[in-house]
Amino acid sequence: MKFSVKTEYGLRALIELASQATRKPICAREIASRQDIPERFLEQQITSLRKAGLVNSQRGAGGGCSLARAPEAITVLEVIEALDGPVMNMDCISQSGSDCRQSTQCVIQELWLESQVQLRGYLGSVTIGDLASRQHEKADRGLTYTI
Amino acid sequence: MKFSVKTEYGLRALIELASQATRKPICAREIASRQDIPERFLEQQITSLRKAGLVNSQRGAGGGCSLARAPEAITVLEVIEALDGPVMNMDCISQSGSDCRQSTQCVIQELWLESQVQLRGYLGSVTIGDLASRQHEKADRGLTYTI
DNA sequence: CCCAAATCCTAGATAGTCGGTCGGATTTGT
DNA sequence: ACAAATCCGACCGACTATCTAGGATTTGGG
Repeated sequence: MKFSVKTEYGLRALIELASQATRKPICAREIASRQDIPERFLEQQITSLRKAGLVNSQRGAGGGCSLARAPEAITVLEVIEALDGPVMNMDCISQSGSDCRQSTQCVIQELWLESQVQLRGYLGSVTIGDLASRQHEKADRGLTYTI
Repeated sequence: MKFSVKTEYGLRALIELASQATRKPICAREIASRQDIPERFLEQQITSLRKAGLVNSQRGAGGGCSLARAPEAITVLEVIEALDGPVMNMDCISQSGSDCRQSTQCVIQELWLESQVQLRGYLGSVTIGDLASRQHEKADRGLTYTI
């Protein structure tokens, strides 16, 4: 019961993109080196994010990727589901045959379902924009303290 | 991002125990056959539940296991953590060395932490008693319809 | 006192997933 | 033409999840 590093890498990459003032695309190599993420691995996650419509990517020299929407319009939930598949998917057991009504399995399915609703509700309410601004606050405060 | 079958089996076993009118212990074999769960596997989960203090077990002939507390006093969260370890544990990355303040990792840690709080909050609010009574309602309704 | 029934403990076996690497094909600006 | 970048798919080692198995230990009943 934990999130994968794929999603962590993906989120960090998107935060990096959101923090970028310029709207020019940044290449995977640069994000990877700045965030200290294995380059070829991050490449794959970026491809997944593109297929999910969260980033645009430009091939060839001078290419790279950029956010497909405003950071405030990309939720953490979308990122997770793009990289890890459905949050808490339950391949429901009671297909066709078994009578669900008197089975304890069904009650537990409902429990999982409600857990999913709770978690997705929260994750869907946080955006990349939120994360980026939180991180900036942190960085600023860190600066103030240390100077 | 999903729960294991260990926890599903554990929950079903506990619901079975809670549904039992008599307070006499039931053996793992019987629970397993009634719930259609691999017997030797369920045995192991019951042992874990005992170590977590959720069930009592009696060895020897005529032995078995029974709930250690009232069904309303056992939360789903406890069961999950007994069988699967901490829900969404994050072995925090920023131990000692790295400066957390300006790292995006820290923002994400906080995101995971808040997700954990949300999920644990819900799971801690549902008890075995709740699940057992929900299941009975289902069974009763099913009966009414089919008769 | 012995036996059968039950839990307990430990060690696998097997299959799948996760994190990561790699070779190379393709696109594209200079 | 060349270098920089994405894209595609295969592969790999390590780990985990599910389940099986052997046997030690406890315990009530005849």
